[in-house]
Amino acid sequence: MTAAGNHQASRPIGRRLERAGIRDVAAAAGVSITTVSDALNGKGRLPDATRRHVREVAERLGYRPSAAARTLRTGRSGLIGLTVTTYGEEPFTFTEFAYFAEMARAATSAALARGYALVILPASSRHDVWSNVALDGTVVIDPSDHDPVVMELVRQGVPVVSDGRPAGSLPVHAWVDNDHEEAVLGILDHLAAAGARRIGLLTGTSTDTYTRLSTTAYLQWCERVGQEPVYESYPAHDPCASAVAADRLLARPDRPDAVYGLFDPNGTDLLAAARRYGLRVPDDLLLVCCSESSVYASTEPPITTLSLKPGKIGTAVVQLLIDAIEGVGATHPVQQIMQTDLIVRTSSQRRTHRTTVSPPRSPAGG
Amino acid sequence: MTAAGNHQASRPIGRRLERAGIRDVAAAAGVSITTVSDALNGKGRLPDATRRHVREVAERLGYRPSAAARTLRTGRSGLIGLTVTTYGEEPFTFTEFAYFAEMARAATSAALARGYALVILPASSRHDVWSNVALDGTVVIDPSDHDPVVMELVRQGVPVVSDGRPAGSLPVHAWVDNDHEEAVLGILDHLAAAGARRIGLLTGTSTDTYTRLSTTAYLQWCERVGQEPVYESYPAHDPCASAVAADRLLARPDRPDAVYGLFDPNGTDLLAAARRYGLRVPDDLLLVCCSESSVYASTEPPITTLSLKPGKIGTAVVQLLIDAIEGVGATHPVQQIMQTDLIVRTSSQRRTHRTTVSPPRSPAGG
DNA sequence: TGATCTTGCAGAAACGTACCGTCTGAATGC
DNA sequence: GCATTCAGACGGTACGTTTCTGCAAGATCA
Repeated sequence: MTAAGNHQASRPIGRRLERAGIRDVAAAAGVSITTVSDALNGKGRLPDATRRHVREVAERLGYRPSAAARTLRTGRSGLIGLTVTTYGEEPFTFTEFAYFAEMARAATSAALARGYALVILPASSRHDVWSNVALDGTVVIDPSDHDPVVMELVRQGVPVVSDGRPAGSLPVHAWVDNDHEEAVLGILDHLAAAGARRIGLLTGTSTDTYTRLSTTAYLQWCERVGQEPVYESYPAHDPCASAVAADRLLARPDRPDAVYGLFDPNGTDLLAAARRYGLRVPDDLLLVCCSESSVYASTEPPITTLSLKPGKIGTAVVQLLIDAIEGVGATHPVQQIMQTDLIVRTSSQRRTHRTTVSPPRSPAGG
Repeated sequence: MTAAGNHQASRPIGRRLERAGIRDVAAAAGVSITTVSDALNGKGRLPDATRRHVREVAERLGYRPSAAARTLRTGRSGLIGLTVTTYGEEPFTFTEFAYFAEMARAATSAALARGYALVILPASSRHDVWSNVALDGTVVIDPSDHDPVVMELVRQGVPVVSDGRPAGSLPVHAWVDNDHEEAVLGILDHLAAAGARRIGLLTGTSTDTYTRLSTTAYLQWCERVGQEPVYESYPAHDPCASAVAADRLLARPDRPDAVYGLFDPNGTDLLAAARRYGLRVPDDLLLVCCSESSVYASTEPPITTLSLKPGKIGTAVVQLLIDAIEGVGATHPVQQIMQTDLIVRTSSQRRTHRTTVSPPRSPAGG
């Protein structure tokens, strides 16, 4: 009670000792608030002299516009959310680490280049955090069917773009994804061309779109070429389970002579398992895994990897989102398919020299 | 004057078709704005019945408080920045990838648990982005001496906590770091105990604190034990340079019989280089590198790594920052040293069995 | 019964900005 | 000399909250 009274009484001076407001700048420059606002934001009709003068005074006073006030007034915060799926309280899994890191890096860059900043918000966050931050739009990674967070955002009119084809009929404004089926078929063909007779798959037990599409493509391929499917599933979010599953796959009586692993750690784990069973790579076992990690360039032998190009996806997703925010883009959903990249290394190189490759005709001469 | 009149006259209906505001809730619930605010925020003196009623009406109208307005009023945004150093336009380097990803993950988690969200803001961002987001505080990773961003933040009264001992006398509120010197000395002793005669170092050319302290510690150790230093430096932010430097180190006439690599990719690159020179690990060459990557558990052979525990650091940094924001902590700078973790694997295990280790006396019995 | 406390709620003042609409004086056109 | 135009600047309001303060009406007490 007295506190407030004292407060007011003891402040006959300026309204703030702390920071200079736009009012202070206006007073110091001898112009109106409007003029200051216009001068600093490059709007209105002002002679350069005035503009310069105001800017100089603002600089001298160390004036920084209040982001909160601006956001309130304009309805734009300059923030976009990056929503990651969570497993057991922890944001993004170990498996998705390299993918996510690269994707986030690219997204951050792209957002920044257009004047936006990125906020990381796990999908399972406490609701109060979500509603406590003013988002101009959100990127959602791999949204699950009827994702409540996405539904709520859309209801509020916040643009949403997803990385990964949205399951069901989630009302996102746009999405970007790889053509996972084509990628898997390409790899299987590549392995078959390298001499594989029985190709195995290391896959996950979860039902996200990536896992589902990839597995289905594998099964289809098997059916087409008349091979019995050989695969092991494991909970991809468990960092230890990969090694166990890799071991199990190579321990089977119908052991495959080539394996494609859907997740990042599968490469090293398969390699370790192969070693335990005395299998040489690529002589006894061809290996490919989906990974963004560069370590596979230096393993013994180097392992062929499929890159999903998370950097390109992150950039594309942010561009689409900002277009939607700024009303540039189309009015109905946009989908964009990104190329994957198969980096062929020793682990999947043709080992049977049955087909005579003429040695003189090396790569490209030059 | 007429404008205002027209304005008011031509809007006899609601003020907004879009979102329900606190006013709408108040009207619908038949109470005042104050009561709504108090009811939803658990403040004031209200009977439970009123509170429930208001909450129910708010829910029914799909009311979401405006984060911007709340921020403007309270001066709290619930946002904390995570500033990363940049190299050539790109946020954080390849080298720091695993470290940063883990640190960011932990920081995100910790922030969230206390009701804050994290904004990623590269240090070299355009200034307008920085001033466009209202931050309650900022975490700075490895701030350079007299970092302009940090100086500006401090000037504005925004709490700053740094990961990594701040260079010079940067006025941060707190910092967290490993004891890099001790870590390096520990590793060198470990290698020496494993029979190393000449230990080499793979280090960086940049002048950040980590590199500097580690290198100095190495040189000191060499002087103490009377070994001639054997090291190669390379620009750590260049993803390709590591391999070249590793090769150079092992190509030297005074080739070391043990190497410690300060950066993440050094392990695989040293391994590859060793292979090229026909050196067996650990028989001919002992290897340790600083890395957060789990791939070193599955290389051939598995490589001993030093973990800086980025997760713990991320958590600690955020805790300190939020304490500072909420005025919980001490008034003067706090520093906190985090333990590092040496994960001993085959690559640095004693290879000469000159010292007879009694096999029965295994680790700790049980 | 009158004085004092407590409860339950409402009014209204900020918070700091952006922008719409308006005003002024000078230059221009006839 | 008067009407017209326009550059240059400004007043005022709204954005949607939180919170300080005030005020009735009932409860408690001497």
